[in-house]
Amino acid sequence: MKISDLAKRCGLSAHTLRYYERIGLLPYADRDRSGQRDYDASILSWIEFLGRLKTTGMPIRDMLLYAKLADSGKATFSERRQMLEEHRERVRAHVADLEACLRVLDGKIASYAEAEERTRDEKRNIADTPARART
Amino acid sequence: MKISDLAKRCGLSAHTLRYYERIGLLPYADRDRSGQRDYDASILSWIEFLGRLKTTGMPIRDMLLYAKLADSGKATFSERRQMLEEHRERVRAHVADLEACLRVLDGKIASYAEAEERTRDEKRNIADTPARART
DNA sequence: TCTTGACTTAGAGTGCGCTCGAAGCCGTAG
DNA sequence: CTACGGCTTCGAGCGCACTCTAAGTCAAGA
Repeated sequence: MKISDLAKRCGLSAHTLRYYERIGLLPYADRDRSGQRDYDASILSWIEFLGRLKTTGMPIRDMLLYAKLADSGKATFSERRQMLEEHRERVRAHVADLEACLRVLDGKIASYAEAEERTRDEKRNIADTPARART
Repeated sequence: MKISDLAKRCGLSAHTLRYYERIGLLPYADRDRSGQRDYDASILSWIEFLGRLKTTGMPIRDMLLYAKLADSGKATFSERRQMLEEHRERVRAHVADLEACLRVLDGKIASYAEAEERTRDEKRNIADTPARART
C-alpha cells in the first residue's frame, strides 16, 4: 500500500504520515525499489489506536513513550498497562468536566430562550438598550 | 481588586489576564490613578464562563465572537443561544467519542492484564522475545 | 530617603502539532 | 521520447494560546 492509499484509509494526510514516521510515532516503513514507502495493512490498527490516544488528548511525547514500550515486547506489558490506566483516569476526569460544562451550557441556553420569550412578549418595541455587562 | 488578586481567584496568570484583555476576551479594565487595573468582582463570573468554553474546546476566535455579541445587548440573544446550541452539540459529540475511546482503553488494559497473568503463569522464564508489531 | 515589589506597556519567544514548499527522482500513458 | 503525477527528503512556516522579557512607573514600608 502506498502512502496516498494509506492516507485515504486512515484519514491522515501523507504529510502527516511522513511526519509521524519521522518523529517515531509510526515505525520506519519498508521502501520499494524506487524508494517509496510500501505499507502493510497491519499498520492501520496501530494508527487507529494512536487516533484514540490523540482524541483523548494524549500528547505526542507520551504516545512516543508508549510506542517505545510497545517495541520492547512483553517485558513492558505492565508499564504500558499502567500508562493506559493513568491516561484513562485523566480522560474520565475530563469527561466529567465536560459534562459539568454541558450542564452550564444547558442553563445558559435555557436562560437565553427565556429571555427571548420575554422579549417577544413585550410587543411594544422600546429602543434596544445595550447590556451593562457580559453574560 | 488588583490583577494579582484576580489571578489568584480565577486561576489564570496575570500575564494571561492582560493577554485576554489585549485581544478583547476581557473588557478593558478600569485603571486606578497610577494606571493599574482595578477589577470589579463581577468579572469573575465572565472569566469562569470563558473557562467553561475553553474546557469544552471552543477556540478563542469563537469566544471573541460571543463576547462581541454579549456586548451588543438583548438584540443578540438568539444569535448567542444559537452559538451555544451548536457548541453544545459539538461537545456532546466529543463526549460520545471520548466514551468510545474509554471503552477501547478498557479493552486494551484488560488485555494487558490478561497477558500479564499468562506471563506470570509461565513459571519457566524463557528469554523474552521482542514483539513483532506494536499493539 | 531608599528599597522593595507589584504593576505598566510593547513586543519577542515558546511548545505543540502539524502543514507546506522546493528540488529532485521514478514509472507509466500517450 | 516526453510529459505527468506521485513519490522522496529536508527544512521552513503556520496557527493557536499563551508566556515571558525589558524597561520603566509607582506606592507603601523600614
